[in-house]
Amino acid sequence: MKSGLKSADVLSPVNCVSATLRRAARTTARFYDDALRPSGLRTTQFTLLGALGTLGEASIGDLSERLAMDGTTLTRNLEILVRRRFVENVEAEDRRVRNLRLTGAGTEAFEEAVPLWREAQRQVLDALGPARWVDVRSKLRKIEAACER
Amino acid sequence: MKSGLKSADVLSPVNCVSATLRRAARTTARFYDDALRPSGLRTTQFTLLGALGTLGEASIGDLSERLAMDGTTLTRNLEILVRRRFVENVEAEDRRVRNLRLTGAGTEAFEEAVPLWREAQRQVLDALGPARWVDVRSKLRKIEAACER
DNA sequence: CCCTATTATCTGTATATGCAGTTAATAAAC
DNA sequence: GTTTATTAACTGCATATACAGATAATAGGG
Repeated sequence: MKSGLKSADVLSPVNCVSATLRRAARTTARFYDDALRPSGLRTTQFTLLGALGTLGEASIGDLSERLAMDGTTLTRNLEILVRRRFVENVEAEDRRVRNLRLTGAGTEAFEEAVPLWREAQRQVLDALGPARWVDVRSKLRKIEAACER
Repeated sequence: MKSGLKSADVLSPVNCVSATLRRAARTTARFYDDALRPSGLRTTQFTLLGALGTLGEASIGDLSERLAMDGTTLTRNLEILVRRRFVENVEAEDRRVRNLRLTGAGTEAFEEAVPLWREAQRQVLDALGPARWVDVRSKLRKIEAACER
C-alpha cells in the first residue's frame, strides 16, 4: 500500500503533534528571521510590534491573550523593545496595569521591516497556495482550542 | 460574505505564517509539557529521547538533520540529558564526532512518559480527527521545504 | 472601614533556540 | 607528504519561553 496510515501511527511518539509543530515553528522562524535580518528585528519582535500597532495601546494581559504567550515571557520580550525605544509605557488608571504603545521609532522600524517580511511570506505561500494555508490555519486553531481547556 | 479571504489578507503581517506556527507550537508545548510533568520530562526532551531510541546511536549531526534543530541547540539540550544520565557518549571512529545513545535509565524514563504523552496526543487528535492531522502534517512539510532552500 | 480574595505584573530559575566565531580533526589538492 | 579546504562540534552571546513564588493594587464581603 502507498500511503496507508493506521490509527496506531498517530499514537506513536514519532508522530507527536507538539514535536511536529515545534519543528515547523523552528524552521519557519529561521527563514523569517533570516529575511528580517537587515531590519534588525526578529520575527517575534516584528509580531509584537505588529500587535501593538493593531491594538494601539495594550497591557501585558491584552497581549498575553492575543498572542497566547505567557505574561512573564512578554515582560522580558517587551523589555528588549523598550530598551531600544520601539515601545513605551503609558500609565493606566488601574495601577497594577502597565500599558504599552508603539513609539514613532517603533512604527518606523516595523514599517521598514514589512517589505522584507512580505517577501518571505510570499515565498511560503507560493509554495503552499493561500487556500491551503487558510485551511491549515483553521485546523491549527482547532488544535489550540483542544489544548486550552 | 461569510469567510471571504482576499489574497491581500494573507500578505498582511497579522497573518504571518511563522507567527501562527509559533503560537500553535507554544500552546501545544504548554499542553504536552503539562501532561508530561509527572514524568519529569519536557516535550523537547521526550522528543529527543524518542529520536535516540529510534536511531539507536546518533551524532549531533544526525539529530540535527532529523529534528531540523541547530547543532548548538542540540549540544545544550543533550547536556541536560547527559547530566541526568539518560543519555551517554560513545566514541566514534571519526574523532570530530560525538555519538550518543540512550542509557537504561533514559529508556525507562521515556517508556514511563509514553502513556502520559499518549493521553495528550489522544485528546488533540480526538478534537481534530486523525485524517485532518495527517493532512496538516503534509502541508507543514511543504512549508518547511519552502523555508529550507 | 477593614479583612480577604482576586488580579496584574515582576523576579528567580530553568530550558529552548540559533548565529558568529573558534577549535580540532578529516579530506582534498598539489 | 605538506598545505589547504572542509567538516563536526563547542563557546560566547542574545533572545524566547514558561512555571513557581513574590509583590502590589483593586475588588468584594462583612
